[in-house]
Amino acid sequence: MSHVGYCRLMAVDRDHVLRSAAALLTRKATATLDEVAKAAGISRATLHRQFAGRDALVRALEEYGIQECEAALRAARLEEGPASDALRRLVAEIEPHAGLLAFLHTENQLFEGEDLNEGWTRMDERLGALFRRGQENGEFRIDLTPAWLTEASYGLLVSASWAVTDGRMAPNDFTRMITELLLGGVRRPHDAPGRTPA
Amino acid sequence: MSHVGYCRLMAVDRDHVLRSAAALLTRKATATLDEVAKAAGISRATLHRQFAGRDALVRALEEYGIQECEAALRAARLEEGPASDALRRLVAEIEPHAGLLAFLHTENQLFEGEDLNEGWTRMDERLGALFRRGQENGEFRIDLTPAWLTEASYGLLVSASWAVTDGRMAPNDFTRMITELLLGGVRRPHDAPGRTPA
DNA sequence: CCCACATGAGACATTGATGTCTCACGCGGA
DNA sequence: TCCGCGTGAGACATCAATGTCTCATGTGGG
Repeated sequence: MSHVGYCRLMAVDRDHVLRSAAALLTRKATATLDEVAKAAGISRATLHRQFAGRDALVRALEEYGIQECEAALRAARLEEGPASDALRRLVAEIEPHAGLLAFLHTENQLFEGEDLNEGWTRMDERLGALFRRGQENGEFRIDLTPAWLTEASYGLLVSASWAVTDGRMAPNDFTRMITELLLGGVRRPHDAPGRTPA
Repeated sequence: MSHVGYCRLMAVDRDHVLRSAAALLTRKATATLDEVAKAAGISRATLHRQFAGRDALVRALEEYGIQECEAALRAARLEEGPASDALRRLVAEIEPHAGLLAFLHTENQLFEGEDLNEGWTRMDERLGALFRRGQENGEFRIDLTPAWLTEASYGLLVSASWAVTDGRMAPNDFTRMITELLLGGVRRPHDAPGRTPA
């Protein structure tokens, strides 16, 4: 059945195109469709065959990104175990999709009046719930609101993602840098010696 | 002397226009010049009289933002006193210009091959030096690179700026939320009770 | 070998943003 | 009151991006 092969091929290309587009559009939101196509290694014609237009492309980007991120959230099992560990799992799971997340987080407000994708709200709630759990747990301090911690997590994820793509950070450091900063902060612990990980 | 009054008026309007433009363009980089003008409360004609075109506007935005941020850095006196306090001063000083910073930080890579403004590099170095100082000081932990801490600071500044403009965070919380998270992290200190500030 | 089909390259027409005008209005000072 | 001047509104011309074609090519399967 050639149809199956056809669909598989499309899906693979689609992923690649979307990720390339996200990487480019995050930094240059005014990029031409020619540029987007070239960045993905395809022609504008093919790009246009997969996505009706710029708007459709951005929509697909949004949907795809949310889908991937929600899958990552699910895989991280945020409700299980210590909140700190859950946070670590979360960052690790999201890492492969950080580029998508960066695009969505910065250009999200592109559609003004429209309802911002409910999947986004779901993600916010999941993250907020994690931080709240950690606070009620006693693991996390309570003087930082879950909403801010959620927002801050996005910010750090995005910053780290850019730092990696720009070569200012080693890809291996991604998860550690984010989680260590987020969990422990930059201040050196006075009384807990040898905290620095291997 | 009408000329003086003229210049002053222009300068004031210019500030306002630039800040409005930054606030809009950060979230919707594809916004029309009509939209930019409307957001600033002026007509497209007047906008065009002040800035030759979109490109000129973005350039001016860049220059203005860097200028303001560097002034903030200077005012924060990063070399004086404990690095933690310097960091607090820095965030407090930058707060009024967080919108500008958000724009610059997200759309900076707009000019590809071109030399990204050297003022930007200067800011990076200043911030990096602060973190390095804190590390050599013993105040800060050494397992997070100054480059990452710099990038992370930008990310938190931007996230907080957006959270405030979107109404998800009280403006008063801006400095405290950022500095507390950056310095202390989200994890609750085990052995230092009563750390929560008033 | 032949065919189906996705792709790349390109030629248009169209749309929308932009750059450049002109002109009338309102406000301030002389 | 009259004038200078900045402004807003709008009318274009221009140009770049986009949407829509066609056609040649290459490849993979039958």
